[in-house]
Amino acid sequence: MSCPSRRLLDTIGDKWVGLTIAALDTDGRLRFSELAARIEGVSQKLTQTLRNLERDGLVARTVTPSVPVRVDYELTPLGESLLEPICRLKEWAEAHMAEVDAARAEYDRRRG
Amino acid sequence: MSCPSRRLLDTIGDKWVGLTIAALDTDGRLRFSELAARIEGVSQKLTQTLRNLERDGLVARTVTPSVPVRVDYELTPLGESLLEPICRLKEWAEAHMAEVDAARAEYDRRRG
DNA sequence: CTGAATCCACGGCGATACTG
DNA sequence: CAGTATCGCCGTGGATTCAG
Repeated sequence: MSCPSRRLLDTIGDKWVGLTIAALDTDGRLRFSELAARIEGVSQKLTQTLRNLERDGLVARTVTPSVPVRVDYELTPLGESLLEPICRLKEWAEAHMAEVDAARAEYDRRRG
Repeated sequence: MSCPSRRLLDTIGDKWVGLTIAALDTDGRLRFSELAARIEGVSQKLTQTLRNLERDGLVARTVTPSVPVRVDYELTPLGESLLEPICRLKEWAEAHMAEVDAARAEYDRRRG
């Protein structure tokens, strides 16, 4: 398998990837702790999320060797280019998820 | 949480949803066995995938009470409206996943 | 402050066997 | 032909703990 679409969905389907990218899009460059504060409930999974995004070239990691150490994250150009298709998905969700909910309620009403 | 975007990603992030929708988009109305033949390796999970899509109002199920029984599936207008944002995602994947692969290779080369 | 490593529980996936 | 029911496994998410 491993078609490009499937792999992309595996990436952005990750529970925290969407929120992380959205935070970096809204606020630009952010420190680790700033990201953690903006994404409620992310706990320590944020580290792995950022590693994956960094590995995929979507997020850039900058270490400032001060004391204590400071680490910033920001979207790469490749990461920014992903915003547009994701935004389309978000628009569809906000426009149509109410219909999905209605369909679900109707389906569940008929069955059990 | 349960923001619309997250729920949509949970739906289309499902392993077989993308391929199922793509098959129904390409070929229109299809029988269960035709779908199963077009989606390699789907096994019996196709049933659950179709149930979920039907429940969400994205796919319509039509039963023809013949002998043996015949069941057809097709995209609803709501399901068809989802094609456009998904297509954007697919286009991004085909255009940029090679860059992601390159970034991964570079990352893995530097680390271990 | 940042992040690595580990443990655990849950849910999804795939396979198998059986029904109308 | 078109499902339904069930089961073991594995991966993932979450929390906790330890380290630079």
